[in-house]
Amino acid sequence: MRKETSTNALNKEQIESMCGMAYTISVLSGRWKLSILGFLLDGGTLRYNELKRKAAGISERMLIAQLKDLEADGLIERKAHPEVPPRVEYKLSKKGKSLETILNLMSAWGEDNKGIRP
Amino acid sequence: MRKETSTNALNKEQIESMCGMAYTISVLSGRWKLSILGFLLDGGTLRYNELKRKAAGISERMLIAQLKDLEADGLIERKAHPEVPPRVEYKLSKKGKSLETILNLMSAWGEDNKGIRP
DNA sequence: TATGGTACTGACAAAAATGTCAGAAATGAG
DNA sequence: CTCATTTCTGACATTTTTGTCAGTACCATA
Repeated sequence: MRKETSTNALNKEQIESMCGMAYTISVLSGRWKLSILGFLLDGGTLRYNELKRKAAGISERMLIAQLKDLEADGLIERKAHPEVPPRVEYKLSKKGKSLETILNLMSAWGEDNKGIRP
Repeated sequence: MRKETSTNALNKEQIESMCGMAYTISVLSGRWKLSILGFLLDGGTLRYNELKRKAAGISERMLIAQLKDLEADGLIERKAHPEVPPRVEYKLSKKGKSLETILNLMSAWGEDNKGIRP
């Protein structure tokens, strides 16, 4: 008798559990996305220029691209004010804010583990 | 009077909070790493071939590479038995297991949010 | 008319991640 | 001797991600 049924069930569970994971990853992957989310988490509403200053080192092209991605995925909200010179503000959406716990845990885990030699 | 001090303090806090994050990201980034961790989380100890079967779609070169990365980062442990044909077993280290909560939360967040239109 | 600030865009190039495929070492089975 | 099995390795190509850099549109201001 093989334990195939239970094993398969386990596999399926693993794979499906990873599917939610896959979405999370797809939404968060990108060199600057977590930083951007972090800035908005602490900073509230920020203009494009403020984000650019905070994310020192990022190229403008990438900053825009990642902001667009985050907006398309519903994690942040963009509001353009019809003024000259332009003013565009970004802030976390409700969905974006719901990542707070995870981001904090990831940050804490990193702090706890980054120094340790394996 | 500018509120520069408090703003700077905030920025510093944000950046440092992201540094732990940066480590976490560096350790988890890689298309298959989270899947591998998931398999080992549920499967306990697995041989190379079992992982290969579970992670259907991954190329052997990548599987090896990511296993090496995970081992180098101390998240998994590799044990090679001196037999022929070879038998190599992988399992989570303590450090690897300590990611369980985060992985579960990420998975759950994905499940909760993947269907929602932004 | 010229200048300056803000939020972008587009073409091109470099770098990083991943895939493909062929093969290697070791040894027991036939 | 030949073959099969298992766990990898290395050369090379392709895909994906990121960087560089020049330029645009708008209008208030000088």
